[in-house]
Amino acid sequence: MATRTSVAAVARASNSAADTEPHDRRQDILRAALACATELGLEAVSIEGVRARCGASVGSIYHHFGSREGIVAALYVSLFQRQTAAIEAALQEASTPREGVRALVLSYLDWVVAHPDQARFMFQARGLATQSSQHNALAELAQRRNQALVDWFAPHQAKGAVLPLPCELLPSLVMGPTQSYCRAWLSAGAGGQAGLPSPSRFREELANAAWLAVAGEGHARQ
Amino acid sequence: MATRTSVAAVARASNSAADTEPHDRRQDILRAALACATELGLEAVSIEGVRARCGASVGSIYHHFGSREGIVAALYVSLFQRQTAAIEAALQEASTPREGVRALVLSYLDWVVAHPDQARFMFQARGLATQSSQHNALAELAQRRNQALVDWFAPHQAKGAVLPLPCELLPSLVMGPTQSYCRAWLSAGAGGQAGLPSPSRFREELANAAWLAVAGEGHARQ
DNA sequence: AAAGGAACCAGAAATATATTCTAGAATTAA
DNA sequence: TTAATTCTAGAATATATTTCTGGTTCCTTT
Repeated sequence: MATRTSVAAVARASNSAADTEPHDRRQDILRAALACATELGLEAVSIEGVRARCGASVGSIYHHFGSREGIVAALYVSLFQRQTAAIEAALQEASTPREGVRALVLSYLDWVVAHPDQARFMFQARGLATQSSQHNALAELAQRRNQALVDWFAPHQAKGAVLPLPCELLPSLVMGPTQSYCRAWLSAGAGGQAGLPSPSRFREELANAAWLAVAGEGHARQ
Repeated sequence: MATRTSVAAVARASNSAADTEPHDRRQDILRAALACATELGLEAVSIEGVRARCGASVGSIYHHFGSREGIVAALYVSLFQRQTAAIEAALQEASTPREGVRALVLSYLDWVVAHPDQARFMFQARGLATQSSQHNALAELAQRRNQALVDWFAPHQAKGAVLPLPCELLPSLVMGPTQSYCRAWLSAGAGGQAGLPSPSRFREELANAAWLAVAGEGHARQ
């Protein structure tokens, strides 16, 4: 039970480069689910919708994910982890608090722009995923991600280089505006056809605004 | 068609104070839908779930809302409008840009704290609502709300009292952190049992942070 | 007041979707 | 090989949504 990546699955995945048909059903299904959501909306991520797209049988889908909601939740968790990895890698590169803020904002923004379908799915599915059976797993992942952010800034905050804000607030202050704008961008027509300009256009403004909100001193503009 | 409030409905609603059983079905159904979502989650907002709670018949529900999704979308629109009204009323009271930012942040925050079930529903249902038939109506409402905010700040921005930021960014910079924290607060156990402290505890911090992000000058701390 | 029409409501019937179940194939380990 | 486990298939079942038909109420018009 649970989301165990079996030894067998890992073994099978490892030679996927050589084989003609690696056919990892689990991945196939998740890919199909994302495609359904991207092209037809979240409600199109149905058993039949996924089955039709990737050729898996009903039994196979239920074997891997247990329910329709389970597919959505598993995909959400998977994407959340990849996004987190990108952000945390960027944060580790930074040394000054200003660089840290900048790294968080820009790595998130760049991830969204590089993976708009995946980011859109996350915004759309968040409500469903957080109420699924994966609720606890997700809460824990989110908690860990926030804690890592808080821990990184703690020493700088102690030195007065960052405002002495309540630590519960830090993630929202740093990431809130960027997430908000990215969501709005993705809500409009997909790749930016009719709606807002790409977040990439506002990289500097968003990084700077996040810094101003938490900066203890040195209000550099730009 | 559409969301017409018929003459009859208005008439019936007007004497609701006197009558023993006003029974506005439409409102009953929306109330029941919110109760379902609050107590059992969004997926419990089903035809049967709503019917069982408010006694409306299947036919009646479909008459008013056309589909299950239609109930959710209608409730979302209704709540969005009330929230917008609260925010815009507060904004009109303000004169300086700093007061404007403060009014926006605090009126939103206070609305969420005063109506946690409604706010939680909005966060949960946003994905569904924005993909429903009401998609365009909602996009327009959101656009109007943002435009009102931008318009209010435009003169102050021209005077240099607010940073010359791209107007597309302004709503996210001002409201993003507060929305982010409120969402996190509501995601955890309902009224604040196990999770984060109430947003009310951070009124000043959030209002100040929003101001710092857009302030053209006068970096007042607290 | 009577008639006509539109809004509203009820619940059975039809449709669509999700889930369970049984059996069999593929894979692994012994 | 064989036994155990994982994985797959698809029919059967259970649930949910939507449609449809008929009837009631309310308003408007004459």
